[in-house]
Amino acid sequence: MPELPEVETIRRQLAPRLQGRRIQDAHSHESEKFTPARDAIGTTIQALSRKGKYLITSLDDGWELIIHLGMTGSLALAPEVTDDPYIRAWWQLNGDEVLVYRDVRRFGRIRCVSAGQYDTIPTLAAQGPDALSPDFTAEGFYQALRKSRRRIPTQLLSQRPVAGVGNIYGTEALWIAGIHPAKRQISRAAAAKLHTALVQVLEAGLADGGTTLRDYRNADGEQGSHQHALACYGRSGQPCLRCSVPLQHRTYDARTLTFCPQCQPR
DNA sequence: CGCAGCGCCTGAAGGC
DNA sequence: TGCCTTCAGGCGCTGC
Repeated sequence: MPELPEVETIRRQLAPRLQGRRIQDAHSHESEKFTPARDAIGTTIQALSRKGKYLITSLDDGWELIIHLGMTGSLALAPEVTDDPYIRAWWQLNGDEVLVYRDVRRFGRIRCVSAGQYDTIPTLAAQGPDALSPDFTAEGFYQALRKSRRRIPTQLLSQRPVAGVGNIYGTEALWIAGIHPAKRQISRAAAAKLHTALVQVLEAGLADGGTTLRDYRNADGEQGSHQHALACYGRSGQPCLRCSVPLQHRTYDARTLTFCPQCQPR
């Protein structure tokens, strides 16, 4: 499930290979989630950037092709399109290469918008600073968390206090910072700890090329390796790596949260 | 406007 | 072996 490190890994691989390429043709699955892929036909790619988990392809006509990978999405450059039934969109580029978007569960989506006009993409429009940008500060994070009464993990997944965090890296950061997932309000000091932990786990994930639990592959089809470094996510029942007490898991707001009952007191 | 709840999707895994 | 149920979860939408 691509979060910031996975999306950034793909962006870094594709950016230099897409820059200056002309989109000669495009096709998509017959779902309005993906049909906007065709709106980019005839344009030339200027740059590939990222905001949170959204990939933003700047086109030469003042528009942007926005790509979200959802849970199972992937992007890759290939010599030609195959008969893989899970390909949801593809763009024929000059130079005989195809940018292929594959998404088994169709949780991803593609949009074409006038540059910066994100009012039709509410999560993108309302999301906070990217977690790996200088705009993500401890004090700003604390103030953003104070504005809501929802549980901290739910706030993280909303992308509003900070952009790019999903359940895996959020779970890891809460464990590092020693914050119980049921908490709704945390102190300035705890917010600062969580801020540091988030940056730490996201940078570690990025350095490992992302986390591959099942579906995730980078633009070259390779798996990440950060799944071997996870201390909390997916380890319910196993001993905490700090205190040896068995980790527990509970469902909060329809999300499974794993935590250490000793290190993350309520 | 904030937020709770639901729907979207499919493959894997577990129960019987 | 095979059928059925449950689970994974990011995000958009609806309605309170």
